[in-house]
Amino acid sequence: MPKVGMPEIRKPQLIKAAIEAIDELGFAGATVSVIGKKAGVSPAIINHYFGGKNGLLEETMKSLIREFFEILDTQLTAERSSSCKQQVNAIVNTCFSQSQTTAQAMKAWIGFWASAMHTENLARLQKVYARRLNSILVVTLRQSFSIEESRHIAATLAALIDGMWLRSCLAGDEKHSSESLIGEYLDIVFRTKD
Amino acid sequence: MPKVGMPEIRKPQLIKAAIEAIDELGFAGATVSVIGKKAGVSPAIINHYFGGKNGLLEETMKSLIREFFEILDTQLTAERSSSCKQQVNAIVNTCFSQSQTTAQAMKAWIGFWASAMHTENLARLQKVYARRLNSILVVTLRQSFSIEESRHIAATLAALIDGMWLRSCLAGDEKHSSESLIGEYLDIVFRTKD
Amino acid sequence: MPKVGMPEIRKPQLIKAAIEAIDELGFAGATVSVIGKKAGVSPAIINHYFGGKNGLLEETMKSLIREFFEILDTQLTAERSSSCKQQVNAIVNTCFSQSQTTAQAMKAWIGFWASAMHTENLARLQKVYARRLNSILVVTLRQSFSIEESRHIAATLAALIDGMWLRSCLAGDEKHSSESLIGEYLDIVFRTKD
Amino acid sequence: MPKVGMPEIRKPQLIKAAIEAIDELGFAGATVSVIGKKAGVSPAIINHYFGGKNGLLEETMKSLIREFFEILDTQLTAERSSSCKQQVNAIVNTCFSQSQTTAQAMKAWIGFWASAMHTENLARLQKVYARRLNSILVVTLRQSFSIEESRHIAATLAALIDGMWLRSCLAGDEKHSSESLIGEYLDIVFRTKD
DNA sequence: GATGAATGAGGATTCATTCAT
DNA sequence: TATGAATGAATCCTCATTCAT
Repeated sequence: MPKVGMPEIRKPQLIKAAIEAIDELGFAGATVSVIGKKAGVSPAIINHYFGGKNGLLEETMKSLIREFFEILDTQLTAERSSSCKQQVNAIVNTCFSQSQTTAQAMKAWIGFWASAMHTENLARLQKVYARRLNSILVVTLRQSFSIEESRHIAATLAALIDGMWLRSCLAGDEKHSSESLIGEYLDIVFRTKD
Repeated sequence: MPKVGMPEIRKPQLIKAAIEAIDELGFAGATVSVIGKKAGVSPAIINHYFGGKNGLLEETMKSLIREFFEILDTQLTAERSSSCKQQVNAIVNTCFSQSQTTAQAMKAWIGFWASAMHTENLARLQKVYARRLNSILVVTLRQSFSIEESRHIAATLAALIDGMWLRSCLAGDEKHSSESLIGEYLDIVFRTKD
Repeated sequence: MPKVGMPEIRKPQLIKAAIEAIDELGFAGATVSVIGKKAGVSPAIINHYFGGKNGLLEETMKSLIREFFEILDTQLTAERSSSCKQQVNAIVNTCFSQSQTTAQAMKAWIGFWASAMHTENLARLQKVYARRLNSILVVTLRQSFSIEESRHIAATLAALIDGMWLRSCLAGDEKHSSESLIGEYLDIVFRTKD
Repeated sequence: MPKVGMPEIRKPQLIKAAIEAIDELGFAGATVSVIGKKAGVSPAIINHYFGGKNGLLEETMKSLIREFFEILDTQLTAERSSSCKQQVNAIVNTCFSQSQTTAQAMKAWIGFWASAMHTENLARLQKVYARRLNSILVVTLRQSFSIEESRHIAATLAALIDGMWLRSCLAGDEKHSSESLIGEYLDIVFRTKD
């Protein structure tokens, strides 16, 4: 009998190492060698578990997206009985929640974005993420806005979130300023409604 | 006997080729070989004129930024006597002006963004761009807003522009929708002011 | 408690898989992984039973040779009371007997030939095969020819058989044409004798 | 201006190195590293000139075939006014002409044979060779035999040549014995005709 | 006996760069 | 100035093998 249960250990371990590598060295620097070293295993094992570097990268992005929506769902559930505005704010806050993991993840995410433009599979994942976030925003906004308004605000919010992420990563901007700026946008949006 | 004036011919030629390559194949695919082929010259010449691939990339980003602000200045000059809101709108429109060149440039720019996070020189250039755009926005907004309001709106607008760019590149979104969404934001910002 | 009699099950199973793999993918493509998959077992087991890939290959070639001579002996025994010419014909026919197994085996054999030139052990096996076939041919021919004639005809026949095999494998030639061509050769050889 | 005329130097140099490598180490042992070392150049240059290892191997086989038929043509031209039998003998002799190059080439050829069974491009080349040799043999034999007889003898001769080659390579057999055995075959074939 | 996990050595190939011309 | 030749470093990947279970 072989060692059992290793995939459940190795796969997340390698995904974590991949995120760290992309965070620290960028997409270009995240070689199988580096990732393997970070995970403390042989680079060859990436092929064993993911069928190649691309497989690992895809799984990594999937993992990032999955985790994002899991946190988002948790937050939204907690705010189920809150006002529409509070719920939207909860979504925004989730995007900028300050865990170390999230900071890393954001940087890695940008790498995936740039890469997604020229990589079929990553582009697909990117679209799934975008649509799902949009859908959640629209549904939430519908409590207070018309369908058309909801769509516009959702699209604007999504762009705002992405843009703030981008600036955070590039400038090392304080994330709380991102949140408060988006907060201001929401303030006037909700105020104007009345 | 060296041909005189060659740098003035070759450099823009190679920069153009680099932008095209990044647009089409992404940062990873933009090898000196590809760029050389696109420019119709030997890849070796990149070292001659730019001291290496990185030199070319830096100059390319500089060129992108320079061109961006040149167009912006022209537009702003043309709108010198317009209202504050019209001027801000002019800035936004410039960002999404529909030339083929701009579409390419946007995509290349995203590549630079991702790369800038791990490349000193590119990061510096990126910051220069960000500060200058911010400064222009703040100055323009000051005609109608307090200094603090101006700063907040400028930061929000910049993030919105970046975010919309990103989504355009990733989703092939219609650029005009980006403009109109930002237009809506400006509408409520200027309306609220009163 | 080890299962008893497993070697007798596993070894032929793996040898069969090796022959199939070489037939389908060539020597280069016959990796332990492929062979293991074909046999429906873990590649690691090859080391267990054969001490390594080379061990399996040697055993496979031995098996091929052993089987060849077993069939040959059977045929010759059946033709014991036939004429010399009929006996030689029986040998030739055995070489081209049309079973699926034989077709595979022939192709695998060619792979071994090429490999044998640079692998001590395989070369040894190859020589054993060549000598034994030669010996059988000479003994058979001696009923009708002088020792020297027998040797020459045997060498010619052996080359003819190998050459026809080769062409069959390469060109997908019809095997019956090989047999009839060798038949024609035998016709004139036996006719000339008189 | 770059160094000029290098392809004409490097290509044959690398082809020669490939033949040597296959001769000495077999197809499996003929890695780009070994070939590069033998040629005294960087392995990377194989891609420069042949677009990859496969490109080199194909060119090598082409070169082997081309050279074979060049020699054959020369020999046949020299024997233009000889008898049919002498011409056929000239063809056979060419196949076994004793130059060092030819000895190497034969061994490499066997490697190509085995490889050709599973490599599209090599198989194509192999077929071209087989057809052309067959055609030459048939044309030559037609001077003395019917079309049908010519075809049969040609096929038999070709198989005989291949088979003898094979045995030579494997057993280090003396090539002159190959020639004399084929000579004996020709003797009886031409004798029987009358 | 049998497995999947894990690895190290080695494979072809790509790439930015240097160099002689 | 401009080139193709040439290279060394580095990339991903494959493979045969070993090992703990």
